[in-house]
Amino acid sequence: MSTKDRLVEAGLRLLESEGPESLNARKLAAEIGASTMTVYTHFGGMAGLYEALLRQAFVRFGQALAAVEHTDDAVADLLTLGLAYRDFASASPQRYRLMFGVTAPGSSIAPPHDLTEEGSPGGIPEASATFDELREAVQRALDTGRIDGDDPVAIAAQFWSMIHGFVLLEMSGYFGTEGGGVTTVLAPHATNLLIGLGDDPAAVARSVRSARERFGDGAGPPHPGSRTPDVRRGPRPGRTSGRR
Amino acid sequence: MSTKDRLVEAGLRLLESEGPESLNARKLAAEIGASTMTVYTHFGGMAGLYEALLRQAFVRFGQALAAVEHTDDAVADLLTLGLAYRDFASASPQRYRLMFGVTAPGSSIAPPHDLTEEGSPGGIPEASATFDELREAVQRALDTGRIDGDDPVAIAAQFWSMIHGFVLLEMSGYFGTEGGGVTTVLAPHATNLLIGLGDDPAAVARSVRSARERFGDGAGPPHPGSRTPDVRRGPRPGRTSGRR
DNA sequence: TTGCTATCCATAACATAGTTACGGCATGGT
DNA sequence: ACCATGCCGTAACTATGTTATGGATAGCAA
Repeated sequence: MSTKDRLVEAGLRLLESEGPESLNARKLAAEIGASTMTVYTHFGGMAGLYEALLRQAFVRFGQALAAVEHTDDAVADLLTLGLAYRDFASASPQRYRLMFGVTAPGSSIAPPHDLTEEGSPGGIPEASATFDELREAVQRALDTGRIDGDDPVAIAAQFWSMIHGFVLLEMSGYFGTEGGGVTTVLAPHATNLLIGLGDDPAAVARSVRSARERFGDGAGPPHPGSRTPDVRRGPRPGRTSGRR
Repeated sequence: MSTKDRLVEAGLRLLESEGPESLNARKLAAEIGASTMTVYTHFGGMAGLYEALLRQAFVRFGQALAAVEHTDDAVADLLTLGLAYRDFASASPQRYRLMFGVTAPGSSIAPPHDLTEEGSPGGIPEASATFDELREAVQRALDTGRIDGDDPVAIAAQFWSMIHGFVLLEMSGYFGTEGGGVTTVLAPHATNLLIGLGDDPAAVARSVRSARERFGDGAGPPHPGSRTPDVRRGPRPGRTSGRR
């Protein structure tokens, strides 16, 4: 593996294991047994390295989302995509924060380096794949008549707001540390949103069950070091079906 | 005003005007005509100063949310709260990021200083007022029979995910720079969520109109320096009422 | 072979940031 | 009068990004 790739690899690893404050030139160089100059030889500086990390993070995120299979049930696909999204963020919170600027680009606080250009949207082309995946899933749900609407982009943005807000609040610990937020908050939220978009409550419930089964019940595949003991518990959430 | 207060004041001002990278001891001290030592005399270091900034930011955020009046229409109140929330974040994006990004408990990204102790939820008591306001608004909507459910906390968390995700994506530029995201994404999302929670589509539409009128149409009161030219435009969003 | 060039890398120094050591000065209590 | 305490400044220390400079190697040409 090239020195360049080894630096990116070490960067992603260090970011997750020791936090963003450890993403400095000296520690990074030591990690691959080189001097700090390698950062400048290959990336022109820390900003270039951050951009490479960002790019690689988005590539892997895109792969994780693209791995979700398409079935007859477009809504279940959409929900499964959400679970995959949440799973990625949950497994790599620092990486997720880096990607979406809660830690970096848009403005934010973290690397004193300013990838401030535009943030991720324009700067990192790989980022758009994330939203494309979501938009297409929404389009399929529209095409199969499960939900109503004429602007898939606007609807996808609603789902994105939901999942993005959820994962950030969840990783900030606002939903407890047991990982039950999926059952308590995310699943009911998605259910309510889908009902509001015109899907049938019973059909939504079926799709939710389908998605959670496909994804190992939303706790996601076991990540080494991720503690998500039991999701099926706690009080019944907001309201998941039926009308008044 | 005490030196301590002047430092916090200058910190909040510098944060918004020049970005978080300007929040350093030397620039801060120069701002109030003192030496860097004042930071250590009054706050014990930059971490202490950050915590003071965080606390003050949450106090003002809480005040902004508490200023939303209670009316007969609990759902309109809830929506107005959301507009006030978005307005605060939109007017002070750096402050909002500081509050919810850097603050993270478990993982935290933080300025190189680590308030990592516990983060905001436990660490900053003022932070809980934010969610309380939201939870109570949801409770009133439940009490007046507008929406169904037995767990106001879970429902409030759904609204919080929605608005938190929205403002972060919006300030990252994913919804365009014209501020039209409220009409295109946030309002339809809230509408769909409320319908999913059992409210009547027509009643939701009335409450949405009411809230936007109360809040100057969701663009918020004009902030000096905030550019939100025209919100009424663009394509019709996802679907805002009716059932199939 | 010899020499030239380009690339990669290391050593060392520089600038800036947070931080600490230390001393001065004022205020207030004894 | 004397000292204790608190606030503040100067200067130095450390860590980090960055730059200057030179060496080593590979590839190519004469």
